[in-house]
Amino acid sequence: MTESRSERKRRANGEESRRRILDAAAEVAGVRGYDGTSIALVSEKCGLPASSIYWHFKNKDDLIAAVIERSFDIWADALTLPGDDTDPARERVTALAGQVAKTLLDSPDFLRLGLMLTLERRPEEPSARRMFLQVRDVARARLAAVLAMLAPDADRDAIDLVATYAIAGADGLFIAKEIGGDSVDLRPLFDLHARALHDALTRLTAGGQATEIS
Amino acid sequence: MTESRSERKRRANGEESRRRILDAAAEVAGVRGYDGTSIALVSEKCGLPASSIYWHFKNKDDLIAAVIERSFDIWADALTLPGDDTDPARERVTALAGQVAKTLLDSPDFLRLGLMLTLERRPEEPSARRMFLQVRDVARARLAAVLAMLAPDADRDAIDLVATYAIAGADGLFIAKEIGGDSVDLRPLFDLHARALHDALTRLTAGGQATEIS
DNA sequence: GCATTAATGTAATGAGCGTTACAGTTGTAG
DNA sequence: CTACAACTGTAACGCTCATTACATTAATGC
Repeated sequence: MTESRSERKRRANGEESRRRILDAAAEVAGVRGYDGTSIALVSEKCGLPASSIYWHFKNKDDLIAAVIERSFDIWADALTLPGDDTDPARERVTALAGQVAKTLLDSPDFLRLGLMLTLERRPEEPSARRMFLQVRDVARARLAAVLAMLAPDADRDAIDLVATYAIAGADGLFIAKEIGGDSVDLRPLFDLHARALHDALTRLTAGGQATEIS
Repeated sequence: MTESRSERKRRANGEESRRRILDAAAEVAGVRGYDGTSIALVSEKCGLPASSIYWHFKNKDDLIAAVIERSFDIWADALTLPGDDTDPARERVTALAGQVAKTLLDSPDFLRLGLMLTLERRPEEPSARRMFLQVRDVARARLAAVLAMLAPDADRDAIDLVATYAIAGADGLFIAKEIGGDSVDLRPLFDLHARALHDALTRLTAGGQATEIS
């Protein structure tokens, strides 16, 4: 167990094959959803036979869960609060919203797949769905922490409410972009959203006057 | 129509069969999506054989499109502006948001299916998807008209922006509810949304400029 | 050299899919 | 009664699906 594993794996192109399979699966699943993603299609797209896919992954469920897992970092990075503490809160919220918007535009496959997994309900829940919801909850907690930092006096319920609303807005705007395509300009919409979040945060700050957060 | 008694409707009753098929299809498709909806499942759920389904509908695509078409009224009714002109605009927007929230809670299958159809992209677009987007656009136009009435001074672009944001928020909150279930209380969230919409409207009406951000 | 392990290639399995063919049944019209 | 149209029932078609069995190649350890 303690011997160097990196040496062993170099025998063939296993590592790169795995990556190619995941790339192909992410592309297909992000466009066609869970059911619409067939092993044959992924196989064709990555140039490797089905047996290779089943060598690297237990089954289709495992494959798509791995796609979700690998893509989490994209989300995670978009949720770091930009600027520093001397900047006004509203600008920082707006910048954060802009980051999220950019992420959605740059790699829409991940969220599209996640939302499809979220909406579908089948008798046996795919582990990919569970994985997405888990990852999404991490993102939510992180966002709540950011909001709590921006409004230190707000109570936890208020923060949670605004965080939920923030994510809901992002989801909805993503869908609007999916539908409208080029006719939808996300920037003013996310500005609107950032403004709404900031206002809500200010308003919901409990009891004592909100410490000047703007 | 009822020239004869109960004997008339004994066997050859296609109208009710059609309704039963549509009910079953709406239920299945609203939960499992387009691909997940098999004719066999719908057949089992409505108690009629597959041949009956194919007698009433051209094919699966036609069936699901019919499901979408039939459910439009639910949406349409939710988008009539409550109250009268003497009521303050903010209350009316809040009431409207409440209506939409109630609709989403009462019959979530329709929107769930619609959003799944929206997100999925396959080589041949299902006519059900086209139908949903068309219906959704009607709803959007109607909402824009309501907003224009509430803010007569705002220009058309601003109204469209707010309408898009309004629908995006509703979509996102619906998804939040789908994920969170009972732990998500939609009421304060939709109040928050209504407030955001109202603020955006007044801001656009008063200033003439959307925002000065960025 | 040989054995072992990682990975690929080939081919098949059985199940479920959408769809159709077609015979059977029932209400209505002539 | 017969004829016919509106359905329903049974059974199959061809196809794709996820998955597996198994032979094969290539790189490593001994």
